[in-house]
Amino acid sequence: MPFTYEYPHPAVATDIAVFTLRLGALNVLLIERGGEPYLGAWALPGGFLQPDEELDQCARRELEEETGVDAELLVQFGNFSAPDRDPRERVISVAYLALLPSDELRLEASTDAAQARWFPVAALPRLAFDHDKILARALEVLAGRARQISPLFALLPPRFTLSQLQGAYEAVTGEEAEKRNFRKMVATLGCVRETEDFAHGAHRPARLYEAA
Amino acid sequence: MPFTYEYPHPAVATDIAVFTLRLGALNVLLIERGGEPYLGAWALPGGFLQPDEELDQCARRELEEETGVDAELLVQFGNFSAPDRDPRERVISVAYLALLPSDELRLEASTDAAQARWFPVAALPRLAFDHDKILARALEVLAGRARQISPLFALLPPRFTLSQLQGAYEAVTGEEAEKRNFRKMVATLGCVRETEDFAHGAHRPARLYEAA
DNA sequence: CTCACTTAGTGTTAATTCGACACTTACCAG
DNA sequence: CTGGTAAGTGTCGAATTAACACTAAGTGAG
Repeated sequence: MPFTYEYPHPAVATDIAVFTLRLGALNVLLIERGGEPYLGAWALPGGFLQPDEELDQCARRELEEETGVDAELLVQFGNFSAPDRDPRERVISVAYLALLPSDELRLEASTDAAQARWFPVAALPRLAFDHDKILARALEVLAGRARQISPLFALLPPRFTLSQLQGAYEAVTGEEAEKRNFRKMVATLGCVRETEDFAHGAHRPARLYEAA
Repeated sequence: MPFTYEYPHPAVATDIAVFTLRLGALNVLLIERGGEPYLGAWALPGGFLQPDEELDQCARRELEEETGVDAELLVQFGNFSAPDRDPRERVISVAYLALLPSDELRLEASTDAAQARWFPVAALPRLAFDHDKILARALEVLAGRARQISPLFALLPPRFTLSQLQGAYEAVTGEEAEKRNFRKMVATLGCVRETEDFAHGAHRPARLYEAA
């Protein structure tokens, strides 16, 4: 292999699958493309790597630019490198997973996206590029990580009830959990600390917890 | 974000941490660099992505070119993107994990490497670039995957004894396993099939197994 | 030839974990 | 004050895990 690299460099970009909970269901943030190719199609937010920034920074920056929020959990989970995945030029995409609390839903209009919208993962539109593959993989990774509970905190407000936590768990993994066993598991993991406060709703107030 | 990408593209390369077992210990394949930078230092094999090839192909090709072998397990496990990790120009490195059976040790001299050698992971030399970080991460990932047993087959010949399998497990995870419980686990997983043949050594012959 | 050595191979038991189950508590609303 | 609804808790059987010791079979030395 020659020492100098005589081949053209591909572009490198990050794509971010941003999830949140809305009405108890897992939603993903998509933007409507404002330019060719795939004009008008929905796509994951993301963008190109800039000089002197790391991939993690790029993902965080793009997410901030396109949605106005700073994600708590931002995890690299794979590369997508099919030579023809972008018709313009070769683009290597580094895929990230991000989670937002359900109440941080300020969607800022971004300059090159016609609009940004949440979609329930159970009812997705057709996606641009290979973003359907990226999203499918993101869901797998997310479900796997959710089993450690703590990643779910990023989907909830700073203080939350155990029922909320369980709801997040079920929405992400797609599996129902048994209430008492779920609480036992959380207690064993020791990842939450109980507070002195309660959430007052329509019925018996529920104790609020916070990340331990 | 503008639609056209006006920033310079980084180079994209794969680096491969190739592991094997030698004398029961986990070894990693390193090459001695034959050019600047890091002339004479040891480094992970790897090389640049070519046009029209996917990252997975690139890793497999580079490994074949530099070691003459085709790896059974080749897993992407992360990206390394520090802007100054290569002094020549910006290089995004996609890191791979590969496993070789211990008897496939034909190390071919590669054109740009002065030599290639196995090193026990317990006694590594100083490494070029950020390859120490890449290798540390590879070891973590490998230990995690080894718990499912089947990835270990790539470290063993096509037919192996259960003691060999246990030895591979212990070398990779760094934990000792209890013989009977280990065999019970393997049986429960159902990932091996027993053959009619035996390995004859200095003592009682051991039944040979193969991947199920 | 046989005996000592070494690795292969097997079963049982106690401890722990996991999963399923039903009832009481507390607040709100009418 | 009462009915409804979600919060919260304890027990028991099943399944899994971890710890334990001995027998089997071949080699090599004497």
